[in-house]
Amino acid sequence: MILLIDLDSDVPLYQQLRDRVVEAIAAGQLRAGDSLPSTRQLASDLGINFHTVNKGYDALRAERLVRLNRKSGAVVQRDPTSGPPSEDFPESWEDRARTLLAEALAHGMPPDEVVDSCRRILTTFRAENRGGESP
Amino acid sequence: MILLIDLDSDVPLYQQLRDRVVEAIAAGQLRAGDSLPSTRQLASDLGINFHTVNKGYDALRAERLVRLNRKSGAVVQRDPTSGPPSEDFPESWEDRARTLLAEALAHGMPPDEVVDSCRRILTTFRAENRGGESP
Amino acid sequence: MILLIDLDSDVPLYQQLRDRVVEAIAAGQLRAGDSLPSTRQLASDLGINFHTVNKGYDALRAERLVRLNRKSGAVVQRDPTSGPPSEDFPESWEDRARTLLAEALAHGMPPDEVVDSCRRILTTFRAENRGGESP
Amino acid sequence: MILLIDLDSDVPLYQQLRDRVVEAIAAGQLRAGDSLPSTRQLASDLGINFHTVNKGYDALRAERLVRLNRKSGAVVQRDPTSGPPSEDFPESWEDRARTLLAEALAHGMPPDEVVDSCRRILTTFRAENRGGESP
DNA sequence: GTGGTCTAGACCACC
DNA sequence: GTGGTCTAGACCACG
Repeated sequence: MILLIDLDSDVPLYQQLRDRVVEAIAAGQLRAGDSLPSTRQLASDLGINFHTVNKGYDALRAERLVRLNRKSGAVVQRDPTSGPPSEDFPESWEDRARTLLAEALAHGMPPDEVVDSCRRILTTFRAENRGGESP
Repeated sequence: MILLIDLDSDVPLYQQLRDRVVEAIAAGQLRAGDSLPSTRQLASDLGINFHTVNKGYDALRAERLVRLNRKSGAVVQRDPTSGPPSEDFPESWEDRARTLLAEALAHGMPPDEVVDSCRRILTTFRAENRGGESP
Repeated sequence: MILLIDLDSDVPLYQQLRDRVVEAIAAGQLRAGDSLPSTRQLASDLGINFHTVNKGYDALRAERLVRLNRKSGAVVQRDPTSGPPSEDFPESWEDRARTLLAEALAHGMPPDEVVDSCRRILTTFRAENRGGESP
Repeated sequence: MILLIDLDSDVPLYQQLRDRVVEAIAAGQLRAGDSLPSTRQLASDLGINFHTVNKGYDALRAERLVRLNRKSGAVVQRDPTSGPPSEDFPESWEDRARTLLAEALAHGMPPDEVVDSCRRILTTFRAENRGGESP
């Protein structure tokens, strides 16, 4: 698992961290039961403050995607094979999707192309699948 | 046009304002040529500061979705019928879409359902279409 | 002489008016001695307030490009054939040119292309030349 | 990097600030990767409000010339060596150039001299180049 | 420490 | 009347 973050991005570092983990889970590179690097380890690797890593992990915990233990560190709790979206799937997801899709429409992208674009992006996750390396 | 914003949300007010306008454009509730409320009027209606409305309108101008005019206030500039996405369509759109779609997959939503969900949301915009109230 | 102004532009109307007259003089469509339309006439034609036309004419007068008489209205005072730039040529011209050229360089346009672009634009004025119709 | 602004000019302060940065980038005094002063620092130095500096920086961000970062402040993003003008180079540039060049012609400056003047101004940027002071 | 957001009130430019 | 600019001060988010 290699997590790439952009120190110069305007997206907060902890948010980028969270996003990359979510994408890795979606792509099957991280599976339920896999451990994430320790906060200090990852912070050192990325050259960022470990509090920042902590905050990213905490965001994932709040989403129920990972579980945090003092002993075993951060462990992935859900992946695409864990069954249906579950009751605590972020209720805001549709709202955010709605805004994002609206943006494409408003800028003139035809609905069909928007769907195609989504489908294509989803395919990239399937393609990356099984690049997995359990720690 | 009624724009609803949530004063308690963690999404910045000006951003919510921008999002609501984008959605209204996508839904055909706002068409190219339509006027938006004046900054001070809208600020008063929403109970927020006019600078905040200003910033939201300014974001829309930066996206080329509206045009600001000392005379006629804010006027919608683009809508779904205004042609292709234009060359400077936010390059980050696919990145943001990728992260959002990954989130659905990670929570266990099957890819087909994700596509269906997007399609359904897009339909709501088409359905709302022609609410036809030009100012 | 047809002056086109864009009511929806973010450029002030009086400024557009001034700009169009300057360009018409540069193109030879307006020559020294030619009369500009009366403020009320032009305001009526363009569908704008005559105070706005007045302000545009006044800007041209401040630049010594036109002369204003109560009797004869606005009369063009200078054109490309009126001799050297004259002592009261806007001293700010080079400053504004400097900023505009810097903008092109900063965005990555090669200096040679900038010069070419300027030369090409200047050619368009020569080409339009002699479309003139003295009132 | 010293940025000079004129408190008495009719050009908005934030615009002057933006212009000076653009010129510094064009002259090679600011290169991609260089940091600009923090908003509050610069505001204090110039004796103006930090919101005004903020707005100037924001304009530069909208042009993709700088990147704003909570961590490292404002960082120059593009410079003359960053490649071609990019697809979203201000479309209005030629329009503004046209008006500015027309002004010179109207005042009697011969076309050849106008080109020479532009070339000379462009040279000054090249000459200033390599003043080499990275923060 | 940095930038971001929001509020508040003043004055100006344009029309 | 409209939006634009500038100032001022508060608080928050990020690192």
